Amino acid sequence: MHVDLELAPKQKRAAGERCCEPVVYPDVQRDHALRMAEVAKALGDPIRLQLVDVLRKHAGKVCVCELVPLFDISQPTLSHHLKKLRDAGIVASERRGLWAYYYVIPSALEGLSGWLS
Amino acid sequence: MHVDLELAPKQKRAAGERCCEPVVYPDVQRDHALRMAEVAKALGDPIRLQLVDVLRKHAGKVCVCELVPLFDISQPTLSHHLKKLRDAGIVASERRGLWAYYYVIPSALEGLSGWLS
DNA sequence: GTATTACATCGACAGACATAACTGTTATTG
DNA sequence: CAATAACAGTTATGTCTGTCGATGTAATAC
Repeated sequence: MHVDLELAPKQKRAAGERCCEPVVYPDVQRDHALRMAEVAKALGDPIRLQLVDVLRKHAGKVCVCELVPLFDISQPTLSHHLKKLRDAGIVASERRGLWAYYYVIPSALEGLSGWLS
Repeated sequence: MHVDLELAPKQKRAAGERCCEPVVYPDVQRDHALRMAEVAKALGDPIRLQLVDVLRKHAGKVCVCELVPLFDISQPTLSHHLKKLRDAGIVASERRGLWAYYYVIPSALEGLSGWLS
């Protein structure tokens, strides 16, 4: 897993010469990185991050109508952010009559969380 | 810190009526969320996430010339990604002659990491 | 000095993104 | 049934992003 890179090439290289030994990057990491970047990208907006924060704190299902007044954005915009979070597999929703209830999928954050710590 | 939201309004509301009690969102969380979203956004690209991964695994300073062959992108594009990571405060760099050495600022990831776990 | 290497910046472009207004769908109320 | 509320989807728009090629800057090698 550890990629062995030299700390410093000491001299300028000639025209076609390589800087250093070819480094093999583990492919297993690449798929993992794609997934983690997808999650991080979805969290890379203050409103979406706060949405996830609220949903996580409740550990239950929260009605969209209760999320709207928390933020200074229109309802369609909130719906857009929720869709982003759904597409990233971070949250899921459930319909009950007129209302939609959202909740966090706990395992969705495990990968990124583990890598960060 | 815990925001008390009702689980379900049982009936349709009248025209101007509120869905539920006004919910106060803690402002301290808002600043925190802004910063964490900034970090998450910077990690929200597979190449940048892998860059941080490589730099973290080395726990030392890595020459840019050794990063370039790891990815299938041009040198200016890599430079662009490194700048994004610098702007987000995740990495820093140091010049030594012709070469630039990058390293992760460990504390930069602590906030997001702590929130996620 | 001149040539060349390492890296950053600039300019340009296609694609993605955040937002809002409008519209559509579904379900509840009367 | 008709009216209306909750929410999602569509469309439009301006901004941001990722990418590359060309250029700029600084330091090394000759």
